[in-house]
Amino acid sequence: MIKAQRGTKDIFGEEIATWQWIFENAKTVFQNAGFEEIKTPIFEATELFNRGVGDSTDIVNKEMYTFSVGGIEKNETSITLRPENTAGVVRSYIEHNMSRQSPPQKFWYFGPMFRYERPQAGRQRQFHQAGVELFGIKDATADTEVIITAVNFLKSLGLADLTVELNTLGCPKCKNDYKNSIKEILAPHLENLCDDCKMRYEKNPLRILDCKNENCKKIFEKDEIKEVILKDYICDECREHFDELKKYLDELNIKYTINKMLVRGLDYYNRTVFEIKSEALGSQSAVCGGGRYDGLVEMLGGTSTPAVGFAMGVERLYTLVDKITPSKTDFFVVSNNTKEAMKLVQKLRENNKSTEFDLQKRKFAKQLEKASKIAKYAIILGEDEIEKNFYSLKNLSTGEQKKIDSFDELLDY
RNA sequence: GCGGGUAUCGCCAAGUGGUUAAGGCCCCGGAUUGUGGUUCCGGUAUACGUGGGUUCGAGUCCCACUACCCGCCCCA
Repeated sequence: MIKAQRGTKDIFGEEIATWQWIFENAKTVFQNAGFEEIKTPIFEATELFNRGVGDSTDIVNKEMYTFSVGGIEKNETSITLRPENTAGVVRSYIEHNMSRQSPPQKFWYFGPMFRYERPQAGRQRQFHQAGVELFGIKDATADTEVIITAVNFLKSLGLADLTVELNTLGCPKCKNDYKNSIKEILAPHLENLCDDCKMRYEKNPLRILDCKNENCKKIFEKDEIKEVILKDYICDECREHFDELKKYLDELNIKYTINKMLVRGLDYYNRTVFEIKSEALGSQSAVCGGGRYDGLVEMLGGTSTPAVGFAMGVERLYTLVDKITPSKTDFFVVSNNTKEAMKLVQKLRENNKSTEFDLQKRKFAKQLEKASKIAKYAIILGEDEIEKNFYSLKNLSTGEQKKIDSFDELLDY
């Protein structure tokens, strides 16, 4: 038997109503905030992610679905299934010269992403993200717009109590100063750090702060090191930007906590980074991650353009959300006269009523039994009704039945 | 890549070496040939993850593999 691939799953049946509901909420909330939907391809040139996501990241180093088609002799470019969607949207933004439109340019997306990882709770190899990207605005108004959109979306899903964790990484210069100080203070302790941290020390010292190894944590607790870690290397301009963002969020009554240790794993972030977490998720606790990436458009060959965005993990949202029970169909036509039943069903559907009937030509009682399971109303179309030209409408939750004289009257239910 | 756990019909689930592998839900039919959701009766099904081994006999014991779940790393 051929089974779904490891880390992938079929979404159907009971789950589908909730999935559709999440999608509808995303669409409504994002569009109300002026974001336009963008659908970019599910595969892109590998090069895009190597440069866009960053080749020091785990995503690029060990998690990408990369392959080539058409054979090497044809000189096809190497292709990769998108592990995230910011790079793709930025590519599209550049390719279509969108920077020539008046800023801001605002996009939202909802779709599958692919990462080759060991599956566990809240993690799959094919998973879905809903996100937004906002281009062209340097001001903290843009960061605010993006964060408030994330919060509004969560609220629309009934997840109002999650708090936003905020941090600022500063501009490339602040980031570098910070990195160098961390490297400097940790240099004497390098021997005692875990292997992961040794690697991070070389590749991305900021990420050392994420380490959960007890031994490393102890080292970071030392006063002189803690001081360096917690010290601000943020320049005046970056600090102003961050202060402004916090001021706006305060004004809007958005709860947030500052988390100095929040650095995020993708290389392209600068200044604002944020995450929204839920304890209820277990160890994969982040439902939403995002931030500012002012350098990315230029790095991928466009004109220098400030940008900020976020991505939400839809599977993780799904586990948090109250599940939707699928709504019942409006009508079920019960009849032993298949031809007349079909005609009525067709007319109702043309008038935008969800309607079903028994395709198995079963006896009356069975049809009604089926109707009571899936429909709000049964329309009984028997010999009497057909002959005398009326409908018997039965409310299947109350059992009440009444005579309806015209088709138009049915449409009121 | 590294640890831990689990695997019996579509779903839940008994079973701890001895006939034809319980039961519940779902589904189908009947009681009730034009009035459902309750009840009663009956029925369908390629179920012991895969491959080996021990044994007179294996769902049950042993080995290997696979898949899934959980944790680490990392991320949404």
